[in-house]
Amino acid sequence: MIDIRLLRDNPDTVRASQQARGEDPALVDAALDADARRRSSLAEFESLRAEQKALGKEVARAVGDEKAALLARTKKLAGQVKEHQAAAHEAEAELDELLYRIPNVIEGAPPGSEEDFLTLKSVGTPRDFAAEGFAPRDHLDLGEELGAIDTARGAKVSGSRFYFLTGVGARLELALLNAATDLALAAGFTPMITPTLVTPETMRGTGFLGAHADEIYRLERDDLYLVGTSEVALAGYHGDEILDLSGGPKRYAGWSACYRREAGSHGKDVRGIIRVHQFHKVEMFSYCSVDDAAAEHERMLGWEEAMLAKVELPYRVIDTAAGDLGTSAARKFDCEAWLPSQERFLELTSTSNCTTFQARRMNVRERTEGGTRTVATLNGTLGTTRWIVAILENHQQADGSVRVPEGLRPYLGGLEVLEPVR
RNA sequence: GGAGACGUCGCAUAGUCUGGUCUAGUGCGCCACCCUGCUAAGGUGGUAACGGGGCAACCCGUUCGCGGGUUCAAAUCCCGCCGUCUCCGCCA
Repeated sequence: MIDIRLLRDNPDTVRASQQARGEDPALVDAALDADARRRSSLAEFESLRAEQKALGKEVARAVGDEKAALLARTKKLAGQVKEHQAAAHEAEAELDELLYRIPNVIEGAPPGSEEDFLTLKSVGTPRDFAAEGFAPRDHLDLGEELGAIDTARGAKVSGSRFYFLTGVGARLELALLNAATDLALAAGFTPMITPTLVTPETMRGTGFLGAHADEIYRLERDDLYLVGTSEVALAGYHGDEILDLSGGPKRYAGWSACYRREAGSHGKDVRGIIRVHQFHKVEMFSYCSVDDAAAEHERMLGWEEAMLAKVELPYRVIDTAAGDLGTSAARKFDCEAWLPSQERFLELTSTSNCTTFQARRMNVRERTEGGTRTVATLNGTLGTTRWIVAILENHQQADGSVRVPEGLRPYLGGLEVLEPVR
């Protein structure tokens, strides 16, 4: 939820943000209007209520005829109070409804839609397989030969977009996620294993139930949602709390299964494990002061790049365009690794600065000298199952074996090469 | 799944039976000042959040798990929900 004060004081900023995202700027004026109505009806209710309370005290003291007369007055007043209270309630609900539909105000993101991103930098050089004398194979080919990935049985057991990681594939994922956790630990994050089923309130608070609600699995019988990322649980972790951030940001590294319906992606990335319904992820999450948020965002990007360096992948960093931002994000950087089999970049990490948007919904504040204020939240990817795709493809060798990047070897018992099993 | 107990301003607790003096008391913690020659003790005062109004001092309202209801008036009475704990049952 955006700050109502920003809306009042700088409506143009919010209108411009809506415009850049390709959203409706008229929402801003509707919200301003609802806010004015809310305030005036609230003022009416409150003055009536004050009168009622004052009279109530007199009633308690009065006796006999005097009391009867007072009761007659207050009885009438009670009806009016109730009416105005209902009106104030309604005006507030209207405002809330409008405010919930306004996504976060962008902060530095380039305007436009998905293809309007800016490339901030490119790191590493994709291998020249032609020069090496062989055509790169895709991750599923490689994975099947290594006995690492089994999508056929995944489909048999659970349907399309499910898979088994088997043998060395399972070990590779554990190695990757353990390496990510260790990196987070070294950076001062507290490792967390989080719930993957959350209440509607938690899901709504993180901004995932808006435009992209289709993406989310819901358990009707229990009124719970399956999370698409541990960000959801970690954003709810300090809900309704007032934090002490005087010692710097509170940083958590969540390890969880993630679930996505992939409702709008029919026919896209259908082969292999690029786009699946269930995967694992280590996610960074940070609660920090608003003033520190942009710097924290850069730091998160830095840790992501450190992780990419560990697995020796060529990648580029993009500044996501406003129209491609999530509801909660004010700015988002993605790291995309090169995918030799498709000769394109594939998103491996994504870090968002949600400024105070999520925290306002979840009611997370910090204590400052001047009182309390809403904190900023940020999140970023440190490792996912999808990374296996890029690792297999980029480190494949002519004979179908795959070189293990040095940063992962300690997590695989020193294993240097994954060998085909058939 | 069944039964019971509980949910109060950072923590602990009083208040609920018997609705109004609760503007929610007290202790601990914390902050400021005072006293005191010393890593102590004591004294005084202060110490929730949110919203609205005001240049401001300040004023008003809301919040006693959440949501309804009864009433002139609800922490207190009634209903529903959520959560915690204990016991029982069932399952892993």
